[in-house]
Amino acid sequence: MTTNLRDHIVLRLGKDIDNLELVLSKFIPLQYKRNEIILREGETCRYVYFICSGALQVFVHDQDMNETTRDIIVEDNWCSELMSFGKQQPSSENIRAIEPVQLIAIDRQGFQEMMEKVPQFDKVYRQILEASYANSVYRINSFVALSALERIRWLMDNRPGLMTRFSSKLIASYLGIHKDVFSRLKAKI
Amino acid sequence: MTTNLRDHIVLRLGKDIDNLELVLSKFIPLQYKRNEIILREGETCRYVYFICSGALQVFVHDQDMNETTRDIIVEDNWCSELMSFGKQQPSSENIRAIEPVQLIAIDRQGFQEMMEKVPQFDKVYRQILEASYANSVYRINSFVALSALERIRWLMDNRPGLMTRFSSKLIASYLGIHKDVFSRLKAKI
DNA sequence: ATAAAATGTAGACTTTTGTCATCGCTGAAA
DNA sequence: TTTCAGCGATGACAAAAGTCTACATTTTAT
Repeated sequence: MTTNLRDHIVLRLGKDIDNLELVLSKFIPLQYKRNEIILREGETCRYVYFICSGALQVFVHDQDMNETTRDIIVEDNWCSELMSFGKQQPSSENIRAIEPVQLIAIDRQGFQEMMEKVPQFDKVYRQILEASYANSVYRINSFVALSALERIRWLMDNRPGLMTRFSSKLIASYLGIHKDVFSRLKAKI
Repeated sequence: MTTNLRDHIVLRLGKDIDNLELVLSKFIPLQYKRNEIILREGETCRYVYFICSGALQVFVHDQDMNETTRDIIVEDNWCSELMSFGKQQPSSENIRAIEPVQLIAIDRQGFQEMMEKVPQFDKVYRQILEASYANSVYRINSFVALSALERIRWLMDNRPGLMTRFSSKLIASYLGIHKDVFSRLKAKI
């Protein structure tokens, strides 16, 4: 179960990591069925997850309970609500399994132990944070000024796998456009 | 000149920081006139800036050279292009003084020295990163699904100071709407 | 001080997007 | 198997946003 994570870490930090097995032992395996909610807004996020297989949706609700999807995250990537996890405060976001998913998770205690004992782990966290930030910046710069059609093109250029793998409804909520509009414009490409 | 930064750090980390004066000594003062470009896309970002007074705009150009403003940052806050600064790679963003601005800046060498010698400095960097990330996430979740009018209301609720302090053109480019539309809708509120 | 440039507002018009109703298809549950 | 709920596609229409022009005002440079 930890094979993916081991590969992931070795790829980023090299093979010579002293406490790699110790780190891995702090992760617990979890699995969820399609459509299960893993984190609900208002709850405190207890884990940082690494996705071994499957995919997660991170989303918020607006006042009419419509979903806006901030991110769709697939296998071999990290997922959490870092603000809630870091400060142990209520989450403003929800996380849902959009496919059957196998996760390995580290809780706050294990996380902090690792931060203190394993200097390399500190780097992993920083890389997660930096990558998450870079993603967000990229998305803001791309989306804020783009039309619906341009957003669809952006998705095809940047994350082509999503278009075929997930439902139109989900993709539309990720692009911030309505599913009818998405359906219409898709035909024009 | 370093007074603002000293206050800023003490506020966040408490008074008992051993090497505070050492850290502050690594910062160099800089100033720019209104409309001067501080970082141009394609260049490598050499500094992390702390704004003592004035304000900066972080923006990108689309294919027609229209500006989209990712962030407007005012005094007593940090500003940089962290991806470019961290990896010393070309920046995709521009930074401009939108008011006469007094900055203090730390370069990569000073930054790394501090990261190694002063454990507390490491925390400062993490806080910058976490705050930047939190901002971005908030902005994505807010903006992607909002109409022009709702974006204006969002700005009035979240950053009311900006509306009166800066030009409509700039605000519109921050909201991702056209200045004509902004002007029209503003009248309706 | 004066001229030139940039900005803010407004109206008219076009294009894009949102909304609603309908219909056929598919997959899940009884 | 049959029924039903959800999804995706489409057409008609309404609402919102973009575009262009004009003009008055403000700011900047000389």
